Amino acid sequence: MRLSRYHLVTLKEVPAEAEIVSHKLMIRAGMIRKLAAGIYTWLPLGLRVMRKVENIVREEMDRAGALEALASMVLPAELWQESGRYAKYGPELLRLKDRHHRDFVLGPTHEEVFTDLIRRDIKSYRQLPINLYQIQMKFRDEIRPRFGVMRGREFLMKDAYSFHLDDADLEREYQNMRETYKRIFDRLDVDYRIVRADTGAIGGDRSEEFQVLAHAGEDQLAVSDTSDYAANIEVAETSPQGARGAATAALQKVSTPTQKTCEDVAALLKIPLTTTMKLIVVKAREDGLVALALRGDHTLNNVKAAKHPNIASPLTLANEEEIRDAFGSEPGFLGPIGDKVPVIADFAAAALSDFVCGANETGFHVTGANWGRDATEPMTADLRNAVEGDPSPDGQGHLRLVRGIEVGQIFQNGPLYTKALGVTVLDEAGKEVTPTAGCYGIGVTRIVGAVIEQSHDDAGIVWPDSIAPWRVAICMINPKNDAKVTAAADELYVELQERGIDVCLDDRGLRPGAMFADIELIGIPHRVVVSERGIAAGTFEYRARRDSESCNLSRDELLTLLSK
RNA sequence: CGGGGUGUAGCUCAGCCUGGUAGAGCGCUACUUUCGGGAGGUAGAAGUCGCAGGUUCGAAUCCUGUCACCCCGACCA
Repeated sequence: MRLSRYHLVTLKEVPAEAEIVSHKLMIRAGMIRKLAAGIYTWLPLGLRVMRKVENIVREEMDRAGALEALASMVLPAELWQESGRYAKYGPELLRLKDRHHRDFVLGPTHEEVFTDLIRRDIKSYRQLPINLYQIQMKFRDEIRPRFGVMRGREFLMKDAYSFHLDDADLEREYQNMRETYKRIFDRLDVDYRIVRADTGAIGGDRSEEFQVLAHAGEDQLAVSDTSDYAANIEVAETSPQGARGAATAALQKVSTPTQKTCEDVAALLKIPLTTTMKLIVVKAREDGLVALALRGDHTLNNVKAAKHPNIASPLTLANEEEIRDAFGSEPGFLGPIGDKVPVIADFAAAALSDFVCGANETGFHVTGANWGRDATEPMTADLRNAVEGDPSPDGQGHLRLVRGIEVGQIFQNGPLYTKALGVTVLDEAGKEVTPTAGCYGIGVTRIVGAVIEQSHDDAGIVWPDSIAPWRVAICMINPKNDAKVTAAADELYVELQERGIDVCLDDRGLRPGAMFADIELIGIPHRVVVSERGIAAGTFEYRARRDSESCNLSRDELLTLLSK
């Protein structure tokens, strides 16, 4: 590509709309422009990168034996009603009506569509297994879009759906996809971890996420410092630690007129936060309320709580009125003493003795509280988020918390959707059976942001060769002064193209400073400078994007280096 | 959904408190001198000051409403 004829629109100034590095750089480099909150136009430069990611994903999916298809983005509501997700998916599902007032949705994911396809077309076990995938725009009406393409409302996703006669074959394909994803992320040259994950809105039995490690990541990951244990904090288990101490203190009421949080109470009483307890009141699975007891320094894990058989799913907090009716106190002064509602204690909260908690009376807490004596022995469960230093659930080492950007997730859904949509095939014995299924997603647009988040410097983006808009840039110095410069640059440009090297020629006639700044900002991995000086010496000046110094190479040396 | 903030030229912003019909830098156009790390000069184009009401002789500026965008929160402790 000759850049004089390309739409390269770089910005010197940092856009006001952007917060994180990748978002700022994508706008400054002229890759994307915002059209509305969470909705972007991809400019030619950005699309070039996105297509390269897409093609790596496509090549590896094809190699793994999956078959590419393409579904509509607008989906009839009936399918979603049939699976039950029309009601369950919530406001993230953008609903619309056509001119006949029929209900439609914009597809946020396509389990229903592909399960329906299988229901219609697959009749025999001989047609299984099958793995269909598509690379297509998804729309999720996110509660708060942010970080540019990292949490946009519209985004490009590769989603695959596999169908099998039995669980063993599903497991085989799940492993096949896991290996395929590893190849994809290895080719993308990113630092990632595979972590255990919750199945969330997709549902099913087993799931893992592929997380690119980055400070700007929205997900917290718990990883062992000695083993390969890694899990999204949503599912990282915590276990009982040590035996509870004996009750030594008497129950005593203390005045805490304005201290509603454990932090405030601990500060007022000058005690460690770890000796305090808080109650979070939520709706029970059946009628009524249930109180969740946590140590003051711990936080509730919504995902774990919502899975508890006694707790409503999705997790629903009690409102202030319900709390006043049940406890006779304002929120902020609640405790398990007096057994106002059934209590489920997190393991760590259940292990406390002589603890401090609310007195169930507005303006008061109690000290010296003890389970068994002042409150009924609670049911216990793992309810909290793991914290730095917790023992690793696999028994090896301790947990560290790191941040990640979720770029892929693989699921074993089992018969969840095939059963809901009534899919059956005839097996070898001529008997009707329900196939089991898996699904596998990759966020193509998010990968673009995640790579930049992990690979940039003060001058701009540093692309890996695999997805750079061009691998090589040829820069001409003062071509107007010497026709030989243009001739030599053109000659090299043609030679590289003939060798199949993805190259751009910066023939815009900019002054060197401005030209170099642009080429660095858009992150081209290899730069070759053609100048009068070099022509006189018979060399080309080469510099890798990651290097701080350039070197002079002969034509042969340069071609050898770039042909690797 | 709750809280906070911002809407003025393509971009980044000043002007608003204290009302008197619009500014800077960057970018863009032309000419010119420059020409190896975002050049200098000269001339120029470009804004219904988010939108709608209101107050006023007069509104970017004050008041009301509304829309959009950004940030924080949405875990009662």
